[in-house]
Amino acid sequence: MADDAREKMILGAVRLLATTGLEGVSFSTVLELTGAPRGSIYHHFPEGKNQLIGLALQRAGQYLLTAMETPPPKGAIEAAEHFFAIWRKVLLDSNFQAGCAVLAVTVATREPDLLKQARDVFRSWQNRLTQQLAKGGLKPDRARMMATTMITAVEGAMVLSRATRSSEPFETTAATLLDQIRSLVR
Amino acid sequence: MADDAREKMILGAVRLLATTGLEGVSFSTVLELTGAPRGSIYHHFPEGKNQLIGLALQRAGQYLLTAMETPPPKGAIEAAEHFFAIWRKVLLDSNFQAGCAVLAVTVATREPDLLKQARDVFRSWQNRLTQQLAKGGLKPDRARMMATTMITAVEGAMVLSRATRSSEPFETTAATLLDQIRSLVR
DNA sequence: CGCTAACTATGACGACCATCATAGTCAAGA
DNA sequence: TCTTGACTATGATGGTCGTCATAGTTAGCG
Repeated sequence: MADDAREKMILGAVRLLATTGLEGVSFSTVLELTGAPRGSIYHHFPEGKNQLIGLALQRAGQYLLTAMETPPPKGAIEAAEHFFAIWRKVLLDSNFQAGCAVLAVTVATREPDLLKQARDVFRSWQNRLTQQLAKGGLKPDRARMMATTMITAVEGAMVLSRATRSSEPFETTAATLLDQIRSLVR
Repeated sequence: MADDAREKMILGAVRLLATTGLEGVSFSTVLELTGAPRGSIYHHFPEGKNQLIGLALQRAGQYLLTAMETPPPKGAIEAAEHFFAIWRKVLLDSNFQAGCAVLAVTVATREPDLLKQARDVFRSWQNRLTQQLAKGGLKPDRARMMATTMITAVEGAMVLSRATRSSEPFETTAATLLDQIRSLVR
């Protein structure tokens, strides 16, 4: 149970980022959500809040990478559908309250450290999805284009679906992109 | 010069939302940015900060609607290119520091009032773009699909381009969607 | 001119924030 | 058993936030 509290706080920060944005993440709210002990904040995170946020970014990034590979998709269409399904689940499980933690940090901070970490997460997603699409049958340059567009579109779709409390923006976006991928595959 | 201070504060709030997110918008920062008089905050905005943010949302929404119609685009491709050009200018003029004020509020607040206003702004953009694309030659249901996807994708693309300080996500997204619109037009 | 309403200056309030210092607890190993 | 290091409790600090009350100023109109 050594790093138990620490771990809970990081996961709590991810959840809070996704639902309430950076503004909603304070040590108080994280502790309230997780029940972690107040006394050990600066034992686990000696560099303070930015360290916690940074770790939350990494955790969110790693989560998606892992989810994208379980199971590893075979074709390009399968990869795209799986990618959409992961984000659809975030939306539905939270009743349209949760979005992307990395996006939340990107639009709300000017700390170069955090921006750099957010950028790296986006890049890692972009690279992994490109690789999946290419392995799934798309030409390398097309794979990269589609990967980039899929990520930008899904990020925006999450925001609009939250704002409208409706699946429609998300599902429309997903369907439109799947159409385009099908036309590239055949 | 009656509502001069009020007007400056609303525009300042839009700028701050787009660059620093909701967290970065306080009366202090707005006053610092605009030079508006501190004493008249609650004269102009008796309902407090949320009123200011709400007005900033409306202003940002109206700004895009107006920009989309100047000049009124003829074809669907022209409409799309113009839409992308407006957002490209935001990105470049701010040196990749600015994004969308409405998105910033959506991901950072849980105030139902503000969420509702954000939703209405997104809807107004969606409706206007649908109308332009339909008038420009797309079938009505295709026009609505493409309008939705263009908005979600551009919103996400703005975020990724900010995070990576690069035009690449934005331009790739725009090019991909233009490709698809071309294939629908011919 | 004098009055009235619109506007502004100043400063205080309670709440919350991140941060940190000090002291306490507790379990594992020598 | 004693000790050491990891973990936690408590409370204080200085800062910023949104809000508001009070008083002062200004401008337009009778």
